[in-house]
Amino acid sequence: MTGMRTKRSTPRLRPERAATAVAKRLEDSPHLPAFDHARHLLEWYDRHRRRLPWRAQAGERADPYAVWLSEIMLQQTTVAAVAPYYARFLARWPDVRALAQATLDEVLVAWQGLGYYARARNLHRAARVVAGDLGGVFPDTEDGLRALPGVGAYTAAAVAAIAFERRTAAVDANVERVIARLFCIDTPMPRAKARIRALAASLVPARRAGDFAQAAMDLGATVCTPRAPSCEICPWTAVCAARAIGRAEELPRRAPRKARARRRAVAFWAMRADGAVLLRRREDGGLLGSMIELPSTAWRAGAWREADARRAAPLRARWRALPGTVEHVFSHLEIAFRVLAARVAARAAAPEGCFWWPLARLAEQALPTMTKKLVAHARGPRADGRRR
DNA sequence: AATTCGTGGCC
DNA sequence: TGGCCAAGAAT
Repeated sequence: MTGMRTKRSTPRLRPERAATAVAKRLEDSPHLPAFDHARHLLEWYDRHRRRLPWRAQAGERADPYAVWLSEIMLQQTTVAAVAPYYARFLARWPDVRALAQATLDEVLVAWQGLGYYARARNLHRAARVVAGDLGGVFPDTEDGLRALPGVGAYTAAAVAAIAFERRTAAVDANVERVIARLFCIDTPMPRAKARIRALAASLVPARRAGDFAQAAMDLGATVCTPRAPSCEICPWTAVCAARAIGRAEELPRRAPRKARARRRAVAFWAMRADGAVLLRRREDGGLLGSMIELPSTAWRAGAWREADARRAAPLRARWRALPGTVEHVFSHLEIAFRVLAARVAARAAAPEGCFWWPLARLAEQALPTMTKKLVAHARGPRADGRRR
């Protein structure tokens, strides 16, 4: 019901005036105190907060390492996707010194499938900074945290508030949406960011800044949702300017996204007689940086003719084209792979930049989802019935 | 300021 | 189905 969109037959109120009207209605009532946003939100949070693996129990102190680790993983990533990774990381590397002692490749293997792999590289770098230069102690200020690789404005504020009770606003996409609606901000993102941040900061209470940060995010995640917000159960519904004029669901405004570029490539599946396959590590930076892939042709806009692909093969062999294609979608591009497969002698040497690796031990390599899809396609239908 | 960075779930 | 979105950072 709440998600139904109704056509407006009356001219819409200007957002600024809507916000002003709500504010005035409250401030002009001499018998009512000013609306205490933080109090209403925190009371709601105490009853409805989500139980999350990285969240301390009510009254308990948060571990800065656990908070930092969870915040890095949660960047642009859903709670459901993060949970199992977080559990594995914390079990294997219970503190920042343990993580600092791990190799980068161990961290990349543990991160595989979670995406945005620069986060894993920065996580490892930051762990070494904290464990080394900082004596194993996390900075307890926003500026100190912000200086760590992979820690930007949001994450610094979140860790400072949650782990150290610093009075600061952690403004993520949830909070941006909540604030844009609360004040009916019509300016499209990202231009409205500075104003939203200032408004959010004005609501942070002197006490329980960490709970306030998490409460605001919970509110955005469970009540003030992108589509079909549950305004009737929102602790701020009485003072929400967008709600007052029925515009909550259309805020915040965003510029339309650019279409994804499409690329095509041919991947090579070389199976050695001893059961090893040919792999390649991608270069350090950029897309899937430092992760493992199948040797492939360049990614280009146009289709590959099979003859051209054969000439680009990493080694001489009797390549045969596998049926079908493998599609994979990244943030800003999508790619379709054809696969050429070949069996080669056990003595075959690895070409420059590539290495042979036992198929049975593939799990030890840092394989992004793109590579896993190609491997599954090349191996074909399994007897265990896990693939069609 | 605008791009580049993954992946999976949702409707 | 395909577009949208998710506890953003780095450049």
